[in-house]
Amino acid sequence: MGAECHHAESAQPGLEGVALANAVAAAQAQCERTRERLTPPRRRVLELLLESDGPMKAYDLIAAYGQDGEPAKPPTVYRALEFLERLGFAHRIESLNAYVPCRMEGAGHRAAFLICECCGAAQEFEPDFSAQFAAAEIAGYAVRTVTLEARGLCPACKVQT
Amino acid sequence: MGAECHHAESAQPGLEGVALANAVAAAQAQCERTRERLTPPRRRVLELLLESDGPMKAYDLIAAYGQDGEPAKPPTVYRALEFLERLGFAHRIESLNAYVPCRMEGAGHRAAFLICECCGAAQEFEPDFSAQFAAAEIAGYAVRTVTLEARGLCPACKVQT
DNA sequence: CTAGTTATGTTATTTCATAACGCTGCGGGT
DNA sequence: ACCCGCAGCGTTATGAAATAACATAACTAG
Ligand SMILES: [Zn+2]
Ligand SMILES: [Zn+2]
Ligand SMILES: [Zn+2]
Ligand SMILES: [Zn+2]
Repeated sequence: MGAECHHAESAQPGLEGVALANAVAAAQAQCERTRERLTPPRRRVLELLLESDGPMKAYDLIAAYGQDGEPAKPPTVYRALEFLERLGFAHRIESLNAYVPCRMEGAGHRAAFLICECCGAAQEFEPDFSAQFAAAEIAGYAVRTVTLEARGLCPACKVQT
Repeated sequence: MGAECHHAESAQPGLEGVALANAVAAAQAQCERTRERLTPPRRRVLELLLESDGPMKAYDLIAAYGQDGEPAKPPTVYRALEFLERLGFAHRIESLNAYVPCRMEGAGHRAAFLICECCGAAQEFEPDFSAQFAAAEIAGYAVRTVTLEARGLCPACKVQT
């Protein structure tokens, strides 16, 4: 989305067609297992995130929500995002005020991101927080969640100017 | 600041009197060494951050800016914060949209925070990002900065309800 | 002094997020 | 079948956070 450069933002191509349908169906199945409801607005926002090539802002989702071009009302999208985050289907990237669909297998995981400051790509990776947990323990903190966002240049943007 | 509980937010008592003056003087000295200018608005915002018991929102700073109760204009404070962050005198906490003065000795360091979700305290600690750098290297990213914010309960809030 | 650069003052606007309230529809208990 | 409780949603309105744009002032180097 944030195309500050000319490089292809190809790191995370959006899903379409069968791949998209499969991803949504997997979310649907996971919801049924845990008695959660993937309602139409939630499903729609998840679709939009999965279709996107990169992080989407809340108001991008709001604008793209209606298939007929009608935008959603902000609470519709923010509520859906809250649900998707809670279930682990999406993540918020704090330093971008933006959202991405979860790209990792298995729910309930801890997320971390590599963010390209040139092309805007955001790649999720599996973090190792053992050093941080050790520091927290020394300080006496009981850690519940950890946000980690590394900013720099992706492989594509690193080579050229 | 965010007092969602009754526990004393004593982790980071604000500076006053001589301690405050010393901290500002140290920043002043460091600026002179690097030919940077600690101008009145910058100094004022730094003072406000140092005096505070916890993270301050930008609009808290705006409201508290004038000694006579006159608020600042938003750009005044945002510019000062940008400067203070650049010089390492302050940090932004992304997950709170708030700012803290740097509590670590020596400039140019990497910051990380333990944030209490009950009393709002934010404690800076020295992070070890070696595991994250390894992950970034595998992915081919050149990391420039890392944001790490661990959220949970501080020692004081952990014991009681 | 003069020109270039850095910082500030000011107005307005944009961007991001939530409060509040009533309606709907699904589920469990009787 | 009926009632009720609650999660979810639609809608209006507002609040909170950040920046754009442009004019003026203050340093600094030549
Ligand atoms: Zn994930
Ligand atoms: Zn890139
Ligand atoms: Zn610091
Ligand atoms: Zn606490």
